[in-house]
Amino acid sequence: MPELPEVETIRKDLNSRIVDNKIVDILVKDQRIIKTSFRNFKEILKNSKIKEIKRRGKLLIFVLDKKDKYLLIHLKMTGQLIYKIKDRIVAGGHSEKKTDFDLPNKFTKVVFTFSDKSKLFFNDMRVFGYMKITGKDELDEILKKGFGIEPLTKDFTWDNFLKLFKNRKTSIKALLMNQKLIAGIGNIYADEVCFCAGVRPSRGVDKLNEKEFKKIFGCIEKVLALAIKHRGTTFNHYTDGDGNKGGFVKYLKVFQRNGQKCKKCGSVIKKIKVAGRGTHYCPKCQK
DNA sequence: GTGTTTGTTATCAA
DNA sequence: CTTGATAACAAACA
Repeated sequence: MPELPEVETIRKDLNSRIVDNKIVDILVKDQRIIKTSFRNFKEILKNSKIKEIKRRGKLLIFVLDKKDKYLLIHLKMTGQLIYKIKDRIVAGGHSEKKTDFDLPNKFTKVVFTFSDKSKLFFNDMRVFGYMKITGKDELDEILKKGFGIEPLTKDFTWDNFLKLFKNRKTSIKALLMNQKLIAGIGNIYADEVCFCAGVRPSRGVDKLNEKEFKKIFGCIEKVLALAIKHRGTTFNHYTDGDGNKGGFVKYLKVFQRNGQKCKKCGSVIKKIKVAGRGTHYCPKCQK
């Protein structure tokens, strides 16, 4: 479940590896991933170079060297972007399962081959992710319509943050996950931010006090920055949890820790449903 | 076969 | 018009 910290980690890794690398071949194994017309997609990418990789929320924006052309990639729930030089994976993966080192695998949907024979694999088990080519106007329209304040930038100010709550009555969790208001927070970090702030995810935003707003504001930056520092959460939805997971998993306070003891107070972490999603919290630490 | 998993959108309701 | 709640999507697994 790549959210802002995972997508940012992938962005930085890929940005340092594939910028100025020329795409010489595009293999599309599953056309459902491509939201641009098929012929157009390959034609534009062929012999293109990637000038820069940007990110807005959970969306990756590959700036192409062709005029007015952008490749947008969204990983949704199970998408992966893995860059491989010869037989060695270098960047972009967020799974440590052995099978993922064997590429392409049965979930590989798109493969880019670069002029130096290195490859970029787009894998997606559930086919929710997409690739799409747009021009500048369409890109601006997409960003304007669907993306709210970008955390960890200068736009994330106290004033802008407070405006989000004006005349709203939804739960804090639903608000945090609303991409049109704040971009990049999903289920994992919504729960973690709420724990950090000592606020139950189900609390209505109209019932929060000044002190709680302040905490939530600070915790969004704190949690996301820490997660980026540890290169995101490699979430294992399989039962085998052996070996070194690395990353942010060991710093998770509540997410997927239902039934376990709170790291702060020792109470048992509970799991409920909020905003239609599995939601984890500590009944003692969060009010 | 059933329920569960989540990012996003569509749809309907208030 | 705005906001919100919920279903739907897709695929795999317990």
